Amino acid sequence: MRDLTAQTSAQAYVPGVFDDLTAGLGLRMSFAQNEEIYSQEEEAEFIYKVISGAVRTTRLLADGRRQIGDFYYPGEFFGLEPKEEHRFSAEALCDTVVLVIKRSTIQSSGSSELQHEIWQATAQELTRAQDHLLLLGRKTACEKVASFLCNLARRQSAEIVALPMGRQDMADFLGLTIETVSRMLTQLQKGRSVRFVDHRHFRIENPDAIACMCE
Amino acid sequence: MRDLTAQTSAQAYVPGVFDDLTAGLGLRMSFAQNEEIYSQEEEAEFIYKVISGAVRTTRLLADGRRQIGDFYYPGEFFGLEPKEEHRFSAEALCDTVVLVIKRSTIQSSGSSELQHEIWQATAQELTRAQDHLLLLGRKTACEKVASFLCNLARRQSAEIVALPMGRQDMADFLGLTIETVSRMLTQLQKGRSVRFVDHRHFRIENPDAIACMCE
DNA sequence: CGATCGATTGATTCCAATCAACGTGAGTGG
DNA sequence: CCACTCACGTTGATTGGAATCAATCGATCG
Repeated sequence: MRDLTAQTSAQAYVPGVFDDLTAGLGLRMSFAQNEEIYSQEEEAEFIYKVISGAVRTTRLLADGRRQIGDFYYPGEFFGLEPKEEHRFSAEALCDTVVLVIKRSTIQSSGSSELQHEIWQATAQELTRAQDHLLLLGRKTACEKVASFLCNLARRQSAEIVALPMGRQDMADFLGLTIETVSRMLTQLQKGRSVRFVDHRHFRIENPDAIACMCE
Repeated sequence: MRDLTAQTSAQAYVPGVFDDLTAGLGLRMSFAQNEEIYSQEEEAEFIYKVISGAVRTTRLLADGRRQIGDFYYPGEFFGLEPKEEHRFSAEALCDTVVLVIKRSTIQSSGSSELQHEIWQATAQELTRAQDHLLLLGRKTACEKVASFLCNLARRQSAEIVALPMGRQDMADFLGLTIETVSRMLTQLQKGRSVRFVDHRHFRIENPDAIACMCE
């Protein structure tokens, strides 16, 4: 990870961006697309919050197989793990600004509200991981892709949903190959469940059909 | 879940069983093999700790496909989820005694140590879920089974390792079928990596071979 | 002794991976 | 402006690993 001491200017509190308890704490850091925020097996000294952009956490096997743990969007915490070391690395999906908070700061801040917020975020993370387990272990390729689109749509609650990641990232999140992801996307389109306006934007045409594939 | 008020006698503190902060808190409850401790979608009002026996958390899809989230052994917490409702149900793997603690008790106990212990347990749980994601998403059937045996062995650190669950439970944890689990077990035995003394007990013959399959 | 349940083994099928070709759009430079 | 490259995505043909279907084995129990 980059040297934190190198940046000192970005601590300013931006009013209105967040209503929360992290205001004024930690450092803001910018990362270019695909830049590493922290690495697998690095000591988990900080916790992180997305300010703008998006983040993926990834884990590699020795032979290059890759699993994406989750994607994080503005306002969400990541890097929440018990002391020790990180099991996943984190990378910027696109140009991204992140708030970096030292763990010891949280302890010493004495804010039990903040501690509670972080516990909530950890438990929330666990819930998402559990949904992900079911998806990876027991869903078919088509159900995986449908569930993924459905989740994105739910989080964004917009008519046209943006896909912030490429096909390889989707594949590595879903435990599939890019080819299979691509095939399932065209299959869902032929079934009139979704429609892509371009490679990175879609709308859900038939919410019932999608919902039924997500269970 | 069963009525908590039905049991009042089992609160006694057993010295020496745990060195921890939960002593004297909550109720002890017994569950028979396969009995449900809480159900999917039940409100998450309590947290739980295994005293003796073992527990599995499971989630079902509408058509009966099942995913096991994790197995829990004595001393471990489970049912740690952000308020809302449980995403998985919990069942006793065998005859089991569980300590049940009301969430509100923890808040009001004011013990920040206990709160910290629970946060630790939640984060620990998350770490395990993340390992599980990699296993489900990117490992082969053989690697899955090997990793599973390896983890069990690591947790028990005994020469002869006990499998507290049947093949169906292993399969539903690993995202496989019982037949495939069985085939991989014989394959590992033929490769002299492990040896089964009976269906529920094995020893690791070649730790290097196993470790290399677990990454 | 049959009955039953869990585990193993065998034969076959099928879904997703792999290997390969092609399409498309953005950026580059002549 | 066009030709070229390059990254990314889609589509097609074939393979392969795990699922499915089916039979058998072994242990426990009435």
